[in-house]
Order: sequence, then C-alpha cells, then structure tokens
Amino acid sequence: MPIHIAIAEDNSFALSALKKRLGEYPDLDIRLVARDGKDLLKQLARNSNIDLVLMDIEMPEMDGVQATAEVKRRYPQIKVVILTMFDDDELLFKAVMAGASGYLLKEDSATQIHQCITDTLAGGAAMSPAMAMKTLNLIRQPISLDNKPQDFGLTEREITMLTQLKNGLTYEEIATNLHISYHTVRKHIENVYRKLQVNNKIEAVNKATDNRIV
Amino acid sequence: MPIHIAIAEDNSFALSALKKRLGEYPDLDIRLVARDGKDLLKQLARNSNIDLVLMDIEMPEMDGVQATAEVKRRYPQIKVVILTMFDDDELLFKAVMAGASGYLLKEDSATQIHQCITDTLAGGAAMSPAMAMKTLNLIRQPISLDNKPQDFGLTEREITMLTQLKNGLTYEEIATNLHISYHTVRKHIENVYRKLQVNNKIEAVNKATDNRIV
DNA sequence: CAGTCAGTACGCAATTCTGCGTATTTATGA
DNA sequence: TCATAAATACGCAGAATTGCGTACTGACTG
Repeated sequence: MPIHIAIAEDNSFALSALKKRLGEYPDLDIRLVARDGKDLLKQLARNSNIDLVLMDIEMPEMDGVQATAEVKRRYPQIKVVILTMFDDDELLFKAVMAGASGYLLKEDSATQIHQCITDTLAGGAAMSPAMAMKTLNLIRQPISLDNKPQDFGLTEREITMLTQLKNGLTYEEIATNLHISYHTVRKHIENVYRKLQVNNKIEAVNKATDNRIV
Repeated sequence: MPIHIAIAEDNSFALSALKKRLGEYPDLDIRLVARDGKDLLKQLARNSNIDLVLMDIEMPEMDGVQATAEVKRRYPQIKVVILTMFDDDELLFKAVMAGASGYLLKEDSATQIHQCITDTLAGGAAMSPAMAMKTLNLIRQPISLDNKPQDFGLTEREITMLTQLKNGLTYEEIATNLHISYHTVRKHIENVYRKLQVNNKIEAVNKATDNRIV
C-alpha cells in the first residue's frame, strides 16, 4: 500500500521541485497539496486518509507551527514533517513541541527525503545532529523561561573552570585535569569571581547555573 | 590538528576491526586504547588530551554508562560516543543521560563512524530515528525517568545545614544565623558529609539537590 | 534504668580557598 | 605597530574548610 502524503507549501517553485523528487519513489503517493495552513486543514477535513504531511514552516494565513499543532490535535495519527530552508533551531523546536516528528531541509536529496518519511512512519524521528544535541540538553536540564540569562563576559576557559567547580573538584584536581598549574586555575577562578561578583565556589556555581552558563 | 581519540573496548576482535576502519582517516588519531572503564580512567588521568572517547557499553570492571558519567564529571570537554551492537534504547538512553553525545553501531561503516565523530565534535549529537523519537517524547511529556530519591537518614538539623550551604554561606555565617556555635555547625556538616559520602560543600549540595533533600 | 540518638560544644592539624600583588607569552585588532 | 585581551605562572598572607578526636545534655525507648 502506498504512503499517502500531503504537502503544505506556498512557494510554487519549491513545491514542484519537491514533487519531482518524491515522484522518483512509486511508494509515495501525493494525495493533497495545500498553499497554507488554513488550506491544509480545509482539505484534510474532506480527505483525512493521509499518513504524513510535509509542512513548510513559513506560510501565509497559518504558519507551520500553528498548523502542526492543529493537525495533531484533530488527527493525531497523521505524522508531520517540517520543511525548512535552514537550520533554525528555535522555530524547529517549537514545531517539534507542537507535535512534528522531524524535519527536512528543502535542499535534501530525494534519498534523504524518502528515508526521512519511512523513518518517521516507522515511529522514529528525523533530526540533524545540531537539533539532536539541543534536544538532549533540554532533557538533561529542563528550561525555565523565567529570567533571561545575563552575560558576564566570561571566557571559554573561565567557563571550563565553572564546569569543573560544579563537579566538586578542588583547584589541584582541576589543574591536573587541564594540564595547567594550580596557580593558573586560581587566577582564572579569581577572575570568574570578580566577573560574577561572588566570593566563593558555591555562589559562583549557583550564579552560573541560574544564568545557564554551565 | 588531528582529532585525538580514545577507545574503550574489551573485545579484541571488535577493537581491531574498529581500528582498521578508523585508520582510513588520517585526521583521526587513536591516542589511547583501554580494555574497560577503570582502565580508561586510569589512562585518561595520565593523558587527558583527548577529544572524544569511543566507549563500548558492555565492559567488565566498569560498564560504559558508569564510565561515561565519570569521564564527563572529570573531563567535561571530552565527548563520549557509545559503541553498541544493537539498538538497545533503554541502555543507550541511560548512557546519553550520563553525558554521552551519541552512539555508533559496531557494524557502522567507516564513513558513518567518521561522520558521527565530526558531527559530535562540532557540538551535535548522533542518534538513530528511534532514539530521536524517544527523546522528543520525553520532552513533550516529561516522564521524569529520574532515579528515586535516596534516603540518607539526615536529621532535621542536618538538612538545615544543607540549605544554608546551598546559599553559599560560610560556617561562621551559618552559626550566627542559627544562634549556635561555629563548632556545632562544623560537626553537623561533618555528619552530613559522612552520611552523603562526600568530602566538600559542593558535592554535598549537589547530592542533596539530586535527591530532593533541599 | 541503661542505651541510643540528636543536638550542642571545643581543640588540633592539615588541607583548601581567597584576595591581591606581579609577570610573560600569544593572539587579535585598531 | 602599539594596545588589549586571554591564558599562563608564581608568592604571600589570611581565611575557610575538613577530618578526627572528645564530651555533655536532654529526650526517647526498650
């Protein structure tokens, strides 16, 4: 049985390019094409026998994120894959939260597109390494959107020190780990304290954590 | 500059197969080979100038999950990629939580391995569609896979100490706050350290926080 | 009533941390 | 090319922390 696909894409050029690549695979059947989120929902209402939607994220009337949320609300069994031009982490993340199962870059090859579709229908998710990392970090350290992190102008090395401090290491241990002298570790941490305006390890680690520096 | 790689793998057959595939790429420099987690840590202590560890998940002495956690604790800058024979979601997920950046199947091709390593060092994560989906679901509905808090038998007073420590106070300040002597504060904290099995403030606060004591 | 536990208190010795100097090298940018 | 920033390194002095003793009191418990 072929896979029933819907496409929501307002750019006719991108749309025909996409249709051409999908046409290479006889197991993919494009059942429905919409030019924006509203249009997609209207058409789905008449024909919801769709397995997967390829959804442009930038559309007039109703954008990809809203449309994804609505599609998943009404037809939870339909998978949504986001189509995007670039690797816009913020927007993609919103879409994933809205229920998208993954995404494709518009310049991806026919093979990649096909792979992504089959992976998705098999219950998996498709994402780039960068998105995957972002996702893992979110699990390890759930976001709290309350206060926006301050920038204290810490250098890379100084942040390394904070990471080590957070793990409860002594100056001596940090020095050994990083192959630098005890004195250098101290100087870095001294600078961190000044920049964060604190006077001991715990306050430094707390402030760094609160501001998502570590 | 070549990428400095460490391998932890107890099976000598798998090891040589892996080395052979890595050998195709001149930018990969295998600096260190260990036969289990303990061995790895010992060798890293002498040579932590390593960018990435390829870590077998099944090893004697110290398994891949524990070893990953320990490597990331001591050397946060080192990336860890898990080597596994199959797609064991549960175990891999634990490893990722322990700090692993992704994983490789042992039968992956040289190209896939190289790609995974470069993706990882570029700050991304490598994971299969199945794992990616699992991860997304965890974010959408936090099942909080976290370990059930342990009971360390702390007294009320000892928990008070931890609260004060968490705020970055010195023993002297705590004593003043609670109207007890400096010596008493010290004794309480000493007892806390023994019960939590830690040796300094930061580790105590971390452990207390992880176990929702404070 | 004897034993245990929590909380209090003190001392000694060793280790670790913190503040404030100075100074060199390397890289980057005006 | 001169200035600046980042990373490195060292010393001194004082403050804080940690480990390991001891010891007393009150409350609760078998």
